[in-house]
Amino acid sequence: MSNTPQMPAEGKQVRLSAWEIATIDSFVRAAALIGLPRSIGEIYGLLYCSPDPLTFDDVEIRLGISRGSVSGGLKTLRQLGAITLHYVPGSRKDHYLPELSMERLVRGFIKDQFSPHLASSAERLDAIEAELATEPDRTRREHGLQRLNTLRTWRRRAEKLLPLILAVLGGSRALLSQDKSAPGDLV
Amino acid sequence: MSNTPQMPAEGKQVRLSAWEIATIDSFVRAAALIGLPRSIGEIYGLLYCSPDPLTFDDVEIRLGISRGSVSGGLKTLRQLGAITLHYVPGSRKDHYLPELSMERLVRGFIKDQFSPHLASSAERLDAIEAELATEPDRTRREHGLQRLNTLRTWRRRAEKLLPLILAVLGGSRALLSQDKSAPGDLV
DNA sequence: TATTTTGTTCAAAAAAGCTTGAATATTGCG
DNA sequence: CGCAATATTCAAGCTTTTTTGAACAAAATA
Repeated sequence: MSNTPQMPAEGKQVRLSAWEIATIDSFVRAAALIGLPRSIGEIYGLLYCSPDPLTFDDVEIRLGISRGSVSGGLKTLRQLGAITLHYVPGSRKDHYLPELSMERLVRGFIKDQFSPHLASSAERLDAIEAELATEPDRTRREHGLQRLNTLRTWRRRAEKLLPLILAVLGGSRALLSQDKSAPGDLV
Repeated sequence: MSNTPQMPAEGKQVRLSAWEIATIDSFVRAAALIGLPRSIGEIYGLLYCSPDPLTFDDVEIRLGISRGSVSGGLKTLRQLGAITLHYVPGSRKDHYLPELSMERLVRGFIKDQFSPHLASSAERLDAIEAELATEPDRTRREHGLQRLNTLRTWRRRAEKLLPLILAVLGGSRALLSQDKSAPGDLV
């Protein structure tokens, strides 16, 4: 593919600038913190820095990572709702934009990585209760029931916490005192 | 070491019961969810099930894991504040009890695994700002500053979120509507 | 339909992280 | 102090996860 007039001269510099490298580094660390692979932090970080949507090839070339990593990374980010497809007239390629709303980012992460576990945990606790019923020693059984009860309380609290977190990050701005955020992509 | 009268017959069954296995399994999953190794979930889970404090050897034998894993695991759990040393008269060994307060568990985890990153991130954002100053292209520089600003907002919010989470799990019980938890080790 | 562009899949390589266990330190006791 | 009991360290091995890149599939175009 040579540089024909067809191609709307998407002047993608190939070299990352210093601030982009530093920013991507921050996202790589953040990704590691929440258990996501380096490549995902890199890809989101790159999109985050870019003033306009980037394509698959842009990502591959500018980050210097493999096609496989780009494909898988974009897929995961899409699934998390951390990036969105952006239609660009005259181009067959998919173009991606980063999600800039912290609330939506966190919501996607929780929904994908936490909620399923929280849901299945209820069943596991019931299974523990069933096992406990077979414990012959009465004292031990009662102790176990006590502990099980505590676990159920913990679970209930965790379940209530998630919506609260989203509420604080999102809609009910009032809950955050001293919120000086500007409008625009800060949301 | 044979079974002398000295040894206060700490009748540790060697075989884990079914409910203990199921409970430990839940803790192993929970550990994985927050990025902690299997052995740590196992150790905390075992202590959580036990009606009385356990020693290093109890853990090693009953879980069937190596000394190294036990040593490292107990160390990490101590550091997280997830277990506490419990003095047992007439025994030289360290005895451990699980922390049963959800608030303290979460607090320990946040303090150890999140707060340090949050703290250092402020410096990294300043570093990004410094790099941005060297960007020659004005439009790009302004775009970068915009993004940096968003990052600072995100950081500020995350910083405010942590205390709120702890408040909800702990002291201000009032914030949790419909809290039907019983008193005792449920706290 | 043949061709080119675009994106995905997946087996193998590489990297990262965990566990093991023998050697080493530390502590209490006589 | 010397000994035994207790706990930690860390290099090597093992497991799991991530990355790579070549082969494959899908879709638009001519």
